[in-house]
Amino acid sequence: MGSGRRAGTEDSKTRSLLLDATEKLMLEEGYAAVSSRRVAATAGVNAALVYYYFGSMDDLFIALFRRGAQRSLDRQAEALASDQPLWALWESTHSLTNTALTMEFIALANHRKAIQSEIVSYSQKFRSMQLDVMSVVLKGYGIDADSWPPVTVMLLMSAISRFLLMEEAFGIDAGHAETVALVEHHLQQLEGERRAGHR
Amino acid sequence: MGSGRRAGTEDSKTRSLLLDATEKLMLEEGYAAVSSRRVAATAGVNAALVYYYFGSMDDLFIALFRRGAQRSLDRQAEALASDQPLWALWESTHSLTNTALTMEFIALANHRKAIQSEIVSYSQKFRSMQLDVMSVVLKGYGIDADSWPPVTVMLLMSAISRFLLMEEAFGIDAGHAETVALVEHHLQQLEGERRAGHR
DNA sequence: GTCTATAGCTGGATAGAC
DNA sequence: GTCTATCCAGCTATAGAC
Repeated sequence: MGSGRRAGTEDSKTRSLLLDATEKLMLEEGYAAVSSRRVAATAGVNAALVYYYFGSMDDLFIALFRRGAQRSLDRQAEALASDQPLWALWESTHSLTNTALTMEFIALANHRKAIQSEIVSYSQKFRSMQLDVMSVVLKGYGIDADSWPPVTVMLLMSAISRFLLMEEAFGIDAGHAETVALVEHHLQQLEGERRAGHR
Repeated sequence: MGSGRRAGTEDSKTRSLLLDATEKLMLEEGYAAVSSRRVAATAGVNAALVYYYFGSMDDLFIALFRRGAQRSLDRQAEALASDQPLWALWESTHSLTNTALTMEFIALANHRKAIQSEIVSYSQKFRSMQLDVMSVVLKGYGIDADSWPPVTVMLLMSAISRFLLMEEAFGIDAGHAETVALVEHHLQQLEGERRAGHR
């Protein structure tokens, strides 16, 4: 039931190769291009191994999602611990590669229930982590929680970031510079000039 | 070459049935569920007719996209002509059905070039129409174009709207009420209390 | 763990009868 | 315009040899 691993060790080399191949195919050609045969060919192994390691294609997708989700949670924890948490959050949300993959998963989830519930439970973890820090941080900056609720600031940053990235994936960038400037102007007022090295 | 129509009249009944069936399948089961056989079965006609009317599955998708795009452009023109254009725009962007279909097309476009370019050219029309009106309207409300560029206001409204709808499609709505309240507070300050009947 | 072989299905697309 | 029949490709998944 959506457990992900059927056989093989969690740190098997072949298993990682299959996940890498799946990620590559999703990014380059969309999730519809992901079939056991193509994943195996990309990874340079036999197609039957997909079923040996993951049991089904759905479980392969779920395993890949979990791997990425864990990495994102780690990256976010690091960002939130920075001394300029808003700047760090803005930069980490604005990471291109990650969003492209997320979008594929969202599309996949529209017709695969198991994946949908996986995404929802991850999102909740992600958000609650963000919200805890955001509340403390905004209070520290003297922001009135009634006019700017922490959850709203969080949603705004995410919405703007994802929207711009989606458009850029299509080669559309009209007005993006102005919008980014507006966001960054506010960040600057709250946290001062951005200092380098937030990863 | 992406022309859409191969045979039959533009207002053929069967043609419309096929488009309706495709839309229904996309909304209910995602684009991956759209095959010539399933579309035909849903429409209650023979599968070969899909190729008679549209030539290929890609062209079927494109024809459906164009039909929806034209409707959206018409609806937007109407909204922008209202006496409360920002309110009307906010409401029309926030239409659920339309966004769900748009998302499917965006996902499809990730690996179908013909559809991608179709979306891009439509978006440009959509945006330029919005921008023309937005510039005039904001100026009329005495908004300084340097601190709030019309293109940015436009992007913000679209981004927030689409993001909230995407989340709602997953059953996530934490913080949505607060965020909507913030947007609507600003709309109210600019255009006064929302009056009914913007469609 | 990795492979071959194969069952069983669904798909896009076309030819040609009516 | 609408249908039947059909070709061929690609897919998931399993059985079983090595």
